[in-house]
Amino acid sequence: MNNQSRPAVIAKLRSLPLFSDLGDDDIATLAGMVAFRRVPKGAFILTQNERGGCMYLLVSGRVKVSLASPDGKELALNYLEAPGHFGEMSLVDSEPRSADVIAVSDVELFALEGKDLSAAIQLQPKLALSLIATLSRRLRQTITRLEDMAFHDATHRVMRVLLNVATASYEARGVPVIAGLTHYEIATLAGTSRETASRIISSLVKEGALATKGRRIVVDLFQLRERLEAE
Amino acid sequence: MNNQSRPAVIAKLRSLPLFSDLGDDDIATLAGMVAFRRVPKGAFILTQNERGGCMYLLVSGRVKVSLASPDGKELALNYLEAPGHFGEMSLVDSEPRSADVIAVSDVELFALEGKDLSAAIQLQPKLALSLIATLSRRLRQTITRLEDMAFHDATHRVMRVLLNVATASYEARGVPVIAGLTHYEIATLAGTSRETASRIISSLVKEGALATKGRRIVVDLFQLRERLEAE
DNA sequence: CCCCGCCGGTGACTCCCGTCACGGGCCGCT
DNA sequence: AGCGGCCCGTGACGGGAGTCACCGGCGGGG
Repeated sequence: MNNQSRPAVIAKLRSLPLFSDLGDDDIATLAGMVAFRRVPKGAFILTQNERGGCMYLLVSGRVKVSLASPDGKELALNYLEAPGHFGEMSLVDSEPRSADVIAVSDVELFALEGKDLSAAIQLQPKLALSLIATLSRRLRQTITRLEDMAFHDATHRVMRVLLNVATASYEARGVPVIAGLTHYEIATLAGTSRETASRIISSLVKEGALATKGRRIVVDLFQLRERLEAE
Repeated sequence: MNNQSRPAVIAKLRSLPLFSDLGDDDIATLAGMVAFRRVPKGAFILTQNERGGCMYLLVSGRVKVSLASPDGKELALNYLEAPGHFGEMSLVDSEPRSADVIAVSDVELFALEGKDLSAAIQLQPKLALSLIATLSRRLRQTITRLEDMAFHDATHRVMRVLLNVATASYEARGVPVIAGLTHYEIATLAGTSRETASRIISSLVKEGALATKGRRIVVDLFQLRERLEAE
C-alpha cells in the first residue's frame, strides 16, 4: 500500500502546515523527493542504534518515541501526533538513531532522504527553522524530564505526566480526562514501575486530586498544579 | 574590563573556528553586533528561568551548565570549553533559560543579541548548521543521561562519567587521568550524592579499575569500558 | 611554612521504590 | 453472551542509595 497516485501524494503534502504556503511547482518537486509509507499499528518505524538516513513527516496517526533497556524495561520519551516530524537528528549528524519510534495507531508518513533535505530546505527555509525549533523544544522537554528524575520522587513525576496529558486533553476537547493510556504507559512516561504508578494513582484518587470513571481518569487540574508547585 | 579596542575584538572573533573563513568586511560587521564580556571565575553568566535574549560565543575559559533544585541539590548537564557557544535555545524559541551557566574559570565571551542572530546567519550560514548540529548533539547527550538515570544504578553512572572525562583527557593529553574535578562534581555529573560517588570510586580502586595519585584518578579505560558494556 | 578550610572516606540508619506474587475485573473478540 | 487475555489493585519483602555524622588529611593562601 505504499504506492500512491501522484495527485494523492500532492494532496497529502499540501495538508502539512509546513508546506501550506508553497507554490505548485515546489510541491511538485517535493513530491518527487519523498516516499509515501503506511505503517500498521504496533510496527516499529525506526529502532535505536540502527543507522538511518531519512527523516519522517507524519501525515496521520500517532507514534510513540521510546527507549528500551536490555532487561526489558521501557522509558517513553514522547508521543507525537500528526502533523509533525521525527528522525531528523540522525540526518544532520549521521549518528545512529537515539530511540525507537513505534506506531501506536495506523500511520501515514513521508520519508525524506538525507540528500534531499538540503534541497527541501532550499525550497522551504521554514523547514530549517522548524527543525531548529523542534530540536530546541525537545531538548527543553528532555532536560525537564532529567531534572525530574534527578530531583523529584515518583509521585511528583506521575503527577506531572497526568497534568500534561490532562491539560492537552483539556485544550483539545475541553475535558481534563485521561483515556486510552494504561497505567503501564503512564509508568513508562514517568520513569517508574507499573505497580508504583498504580499505587500513586490510587492515593491521588483518595486525596481527591483525581477521579476514575471506569478506565478513564478525570483530573483536577488546579489541585494537581498546586501540588506540583509545592515542589 | 568589558571595553576592548576594535582591533582586539576583531582578533578574538578571528580566533573562533566558526568565523575563520569570513572576509574582513563580514568580520567587521560582526564586530559591530557582538558585545565583549569578561566574567570572573565563579560568576553566573545566566540563570535558570530568567528571560534572556542573547546567546554567547565562548572565546576562552570553561563554563559549567547545571540545574539547581529548590532544596540545594545540583545536577550538572555539561562542562563547555572554548571555543563553543551556549544560550541559543532561549533565542530561537523565546522561552526562559532552561539551566544555569556558571564560569568555572575566568572567561571571555561575546554576547550576540537575538535580533542580530539572523543577520549573523546571513553572513555565515555555517552558524545555522552549527546551531542545528549543537542542539542535536546536546539532545542525544541528554537522552543518554536520561536513559542512564532511568535504567542504570549509581555505579554505572559514575563509571560512565569517569570514562567520559578520562577519554577526553586521553585524547587531549595522552593520559587517561581525571584532575581538577572533585567527588562532589563527579556526583553532580552522575546524578547521585557526594558520599555515594565517593564510595563507588573507592570500590572501583579496590577492584583495580582505577588508581589514585593524590587527588587525581588514573583510569583503566579498557576495564571501565568492558564493565559498562556488560550493561 | 603553617594553619584553616575544603575534600575525601566510611559507618549507621532509614526509606523509597522495584520486584514478586496473586486475585479480581473490565473489555474486546468471536 | 461467553470467554480469555490484558489491566488493575495491593500485600510483602529486600536492596540501593540518600542522609546525617564525624574525622582525618591534603593543600593553597597569607
